[in-house]
Amino acid sequence: MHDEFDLNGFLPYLLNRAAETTSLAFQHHYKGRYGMLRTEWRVLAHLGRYGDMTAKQIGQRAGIHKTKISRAVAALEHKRFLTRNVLADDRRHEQLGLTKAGRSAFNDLGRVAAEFDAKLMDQFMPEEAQIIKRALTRIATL
Amino acid sequence: MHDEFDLNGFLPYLLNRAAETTSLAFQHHYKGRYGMLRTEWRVLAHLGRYGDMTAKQIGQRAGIHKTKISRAVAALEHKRFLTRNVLADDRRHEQLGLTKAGRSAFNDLGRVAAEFDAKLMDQFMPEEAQIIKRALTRIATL
DNA sequence: GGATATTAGTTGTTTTTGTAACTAACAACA
DNA sequence: TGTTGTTAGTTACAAAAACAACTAATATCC
Repeated sequence: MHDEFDLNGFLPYLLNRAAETTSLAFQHHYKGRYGMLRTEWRVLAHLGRYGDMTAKQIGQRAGIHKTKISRAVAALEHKRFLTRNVLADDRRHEQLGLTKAGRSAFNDLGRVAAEFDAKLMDQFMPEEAQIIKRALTRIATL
Repeated sequence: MHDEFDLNGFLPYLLNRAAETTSLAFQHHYKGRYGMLRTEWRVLAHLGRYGDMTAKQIGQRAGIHKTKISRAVAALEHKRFLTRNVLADDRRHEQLGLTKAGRSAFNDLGRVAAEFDAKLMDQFMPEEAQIIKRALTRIATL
């Protein structure tokens, strides 16, 4: 009947809806418990998992604009979750690292996030789960 | 080595990145050619594909908050892409419908969107493609 | 060495979103 | 019929994001 375009089958739309649903469901953990914004949580998670690095590096890895990173870093610093360390060989770079409190927040939220993820993925078969995450990673890095 | 939480495997993060990548790639069509915002494009696509309906109905279908819909409808009306029609039996409801120009924009963008989607999905096997879209639909309606 | 260009990161301004309070129309029911 | 409650949609204000202009440090090249 209809050969018209159907928004409900449009990948960007489906991705946005799924992203929004899951993000909203998860945000209360970092927002409610630590007063963090999404970018702050991401910066924390990067430093926690991948080790100390500069703002630039986080931005490249996560695909976040430098102004967002800059503000997230300032907020995390203010919360005493990270410290900055200007590098001697090039004083434009600053190495960012988690404090004790930052690491503790990362461990806490990381545990909750892992559970949250497991619960979400539980509704799919293992092979499906693999296909889904691989596909998303592929699409994200187009 | 690491049993720590890995952001790069976290579904909400992957979904957000994939959503952002595809949305950015597609937005120049409705933004560049018609000066629309994402919500406007979605409202247009709903009315074009599913027929005339009220703002409330669009919001429920698309999971968009009523204030966003209200603003998108005002913008589309200002662009002469839709008209409002207050219903006689309950004057709180207004039926929204596309104008000639609105339908033409929908046809145009719908064609481009279908091509865009096909190209994106082309990198996956048909069975994979089905799994992916089904999964996204499921996740979005949790 | 000094002018010019790049780079990392910040700050200011404008858009867009989110949230809450509001208006207008209708419903329910004493 | 009139008081109270609910619903569709709008508006006002606050939070966040996008974009552009900026500062400070370093690199390049004459």
